[in-house]
Amino acid sequence: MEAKRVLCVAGPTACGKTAMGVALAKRYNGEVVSVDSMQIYKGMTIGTAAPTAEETAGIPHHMVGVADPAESWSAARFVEQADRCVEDILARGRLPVLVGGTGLYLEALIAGRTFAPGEAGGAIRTALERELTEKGIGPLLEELRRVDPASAEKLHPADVKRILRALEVYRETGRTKSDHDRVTRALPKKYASVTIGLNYRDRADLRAAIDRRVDAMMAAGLAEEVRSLLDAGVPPEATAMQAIGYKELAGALRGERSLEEAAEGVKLRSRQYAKRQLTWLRHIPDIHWILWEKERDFAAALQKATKIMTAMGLQ
RNA sequence: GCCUCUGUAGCUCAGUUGGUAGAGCAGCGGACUGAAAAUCCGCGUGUCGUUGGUUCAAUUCCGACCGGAGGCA
Repeated sequence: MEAKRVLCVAGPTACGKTAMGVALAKRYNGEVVSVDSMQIYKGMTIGTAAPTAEETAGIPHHMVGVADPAESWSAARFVEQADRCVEDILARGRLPVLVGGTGLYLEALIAGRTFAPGEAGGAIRTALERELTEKGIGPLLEELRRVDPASAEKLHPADVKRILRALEVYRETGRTKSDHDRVTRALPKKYASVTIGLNYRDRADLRAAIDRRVDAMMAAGLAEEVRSLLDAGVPPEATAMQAIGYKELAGALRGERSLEEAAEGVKLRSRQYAKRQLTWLRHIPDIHWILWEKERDFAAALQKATKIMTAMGLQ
């Protein structure tokens, strides 16, 4: 049986993934599945640079604006729903084009990974969080050393979030997280993927592109977008409000800083984010990079992408 | 013009009673399996303003000069 094929367009923020995804979907009879942890939330179009009607140019887009921002999603929930989209696109004989910058989501989706049980707000995680405030990380780390020494060994003692998660998996299932990870890692990938990575050759040009984009977001009314989310009752501590651009603007709306300072903060956090995205993408095997010079030459990039597709047996 | 303070990493600043220096932020690198635009870890990148003098040795002490801030005129 022939492997199910998907095309991925990855890269750090502000590198033109949306436009490239649409162009390739047009050319290869595809539909776009956004792989972005924040574009899933409704009403966050400006700050997440979610594709506009004009940008999608008639190409169906999935997993954009599908979640209530007051409700916190997770990687597992994303993969579950996104995978249904991918299967559906394939069933209709079209090519899924996975476009996005959230490395974990992309990897998990392609791998067909299942996450171990447990969730934010769940009884066990809540209990663990209470134990953390009451007793500190020491006893919890001790417990992890006892029940799952492999995880304890691997995690840095300061990595509280992952220590709690490893304990959660054990308490929830009676199996260790390291065991779960070992098994899922050994599973064959669910989809055969071709990945195109977009980036600037020079880091300074990436930074300039990020700065321009943030200025454009501010001009487009990012502050009003954030205000209306807060007015609609989205709690400031919701996952959606942790998105870059939203937490900074929320602070400005509370009067903690000026809009100009907030915009500077958004630029700073965005380039730090872009750096982390690159760290993630560098470890993907067989990613085909297309690098922009200072000025983007979209036609040339599309031509390169087409060549890559042909070489990979897609036409 | 005179006086005082000041000049150390990309930025803000410590410090060396004389043995060529270190924090925070920025930056760079890494990790990442139900918060991932989150979270965590590692790395100091330097003509110590310039130039003379004293000294075995000066970023440190002394002089001059240059730049900055303030004060007196």
